[in-house]
This record gives sequence, structure tokens and C-alpha cells, in this order.
Amino acid sequence: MLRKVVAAVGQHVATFELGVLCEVFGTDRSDEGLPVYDFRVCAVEPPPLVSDAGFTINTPYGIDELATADLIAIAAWNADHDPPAELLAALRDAVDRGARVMSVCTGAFVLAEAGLLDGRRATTHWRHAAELARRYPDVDVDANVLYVDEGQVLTSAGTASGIDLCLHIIRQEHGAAVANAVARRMVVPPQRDGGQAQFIEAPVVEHDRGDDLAVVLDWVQANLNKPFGVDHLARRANMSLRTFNRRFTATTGTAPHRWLITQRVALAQRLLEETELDVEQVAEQTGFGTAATLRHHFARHRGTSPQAYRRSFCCAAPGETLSRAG
DNA sequence: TGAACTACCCGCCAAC
DNA sequence: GTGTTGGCGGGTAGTT
Repeated sequence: MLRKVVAAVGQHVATFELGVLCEVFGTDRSDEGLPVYDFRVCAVEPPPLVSDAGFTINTPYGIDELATADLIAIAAWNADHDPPAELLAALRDAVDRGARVMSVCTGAFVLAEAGLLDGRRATTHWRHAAELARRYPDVDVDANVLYVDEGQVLTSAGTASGIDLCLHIIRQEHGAAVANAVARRMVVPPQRDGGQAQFIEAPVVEHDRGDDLAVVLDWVQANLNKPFGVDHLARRANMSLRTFNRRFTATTGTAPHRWLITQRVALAQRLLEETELDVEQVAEQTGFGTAATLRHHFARHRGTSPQAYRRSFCCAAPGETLSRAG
């Protein structure tokens, strides 16, 4: 159960990345029945701490807070600035006692220095991925994803992908409905899959063409309950299959079928949470067709079976609130 | 869970 | 010469 979240802050912390953590975990949304965390910004180096924007960060909390945190988050860290040994030890202790640690952007260098990424997949901002791989050869660096979930140790890519990782954690803890509600309050997209590419060639979709991809994407969202293949989507877009695949990937950062599976799994998750449909019916309503296919993809994307997922969320009140301090 | 079949993805290359 | 499109085929992933 995620209750206490700590943002560990050192010198020259990046303000946007820290802001992401404060916004997701530190904002009280209990008026909508959303979870409230015991969120604390903790100085892990001697004050005064000066952000990369030049202002001073004054917090009453220190490194001792990490010992009781359920989640420790490292915002972007100056990769040329060695993290203190006490921080590295606290991170290792946290993982040993079962807590989770996460990084945003170059915060991955701190987790790597602590040895927590050895033998694990990890990501960071694409500009720093080569340096991370060079310094820490035991880390399996993937520069082409938004975030990597290795269970207790999670890493995200540059800046805004930190939001995706935070929402991913909330989705795991409280379900898709809560994560979507938090995303709605933040006015950000609720579901970007971790495997989505960091760099998208053409982020702005043109709307004035007859073969507009956006029209097809809208059609898919409205027809997820129907079974159809990529060739069908290509025909709807008035393109050859090869061109559709190429333009879809360039526009969205993921291949058509992979994106489709992600959308179907997300819909299945909502139906499992919000309806009493059995797994077979959910499979039909999400276009998977059979329960076996749904189980296959649900397990791959969510790490659990549809039934187990429903059991873990059907009785938990989505609006459960937790005491908050700091 | 494993096997067989099918669909998908993507590098390559030629045509426009 | 450059960029886009679309076919081919092998490897991979999805489906039954």
C-alpha cells in the first residue's frame, strides 16, 4: 500500500521534474475522493539547496525520512554531481525492506550509482542514455521507452515522461479509474504505455488530409469492441499497409497493433473495475474475442490475470484517502 | 502450457 | 538528387 512518498532533493534539482512529483503525489484531491499521500520533499544534502532555476528550496525534512517511505523518488540529478553516500545507502535499505524507488530523467544516475539498476532494464532521457550505459555497463539501458517498471525499481525518461511513470504507479496502486481521474485533474493524457518511443518524428497530426490518421484513431476508440486488424485500419486511412505502418509509427511512436493492444487492455481494465461482466464478456467487449487472448495480453501488460486484478480492486474504495503531513 | 498457424513489424529496395 | 510510397520477405509476436 502506497502511503508515504518522499522526493529526495539535492543541489541543482530540476524544477520541472520536482514539480511533477509534487503535483502528482503532493496535491490534495480528496474533494474528488482521490488518494492523498503523505508527501514530503526531503533535502538529502546540506542546505541551502538551490534549484537549477536559481531559487532556494527550504524544507524541514531530511534524509532520515527515507527510512519510512513507501516510495522514494529521485528527480533529475546533475550527473556530474556525486550523490552523497548516505543517500545511496538509504536507497539500498529501502529496496531491501520492500519499498519502491523511482527516478525521473537523470535521477537514474543516482539509482545506478547505488547499484540498484545492475542487471535491470532502465531508461533515462535519450540525451543521457549513452552516458548512463557507458558509466554503468551492468545496466540494460533502453533509450527508446518512456519508462521501465522493474518491480521495486522504476525509471522514466526525460521530463514529462515522469508524469507517465507516476500515473503508472497510481494505476497499479488504485486502478485505472483513479489514475484517469488524476490525469484529468492534471489535464494530461491518462494512458501512455511505457514502451512508447521517447522521440516521435511527427508529433503534430495533420487534420486536413483525406487519409488523416487522426480520423482512424478516433474510429478505433469508438469501435474497440469490434475485432479488426491493421489491414482494415490501413484501408480506412486510404493507405497501403506499409505506408500506414510507417506513418502510424512516426506519428504515435508505437506500431499500430501494439497501440491497439494497449487500448484494448486499458478498456478491459476499466470494464473489470466498473462492471460486473465476466472475463469472457470483457474479452468480447474489448475486441479480444476470447478470454484466453484477453488473459494473455492482460498478464503481459498488467502483470496479473483479469480475475486477480478484479479481486484486488473490486472491494477497495477508489476514493480511499490517507493521512497527509508536510 | 505448448504447438501450429496466422498476423504483424520492419529493413531493404525499386518506382515514382 | 531527395523524399515518399509500396511490395517483398524474414523474424517476431499474437491467436487458437
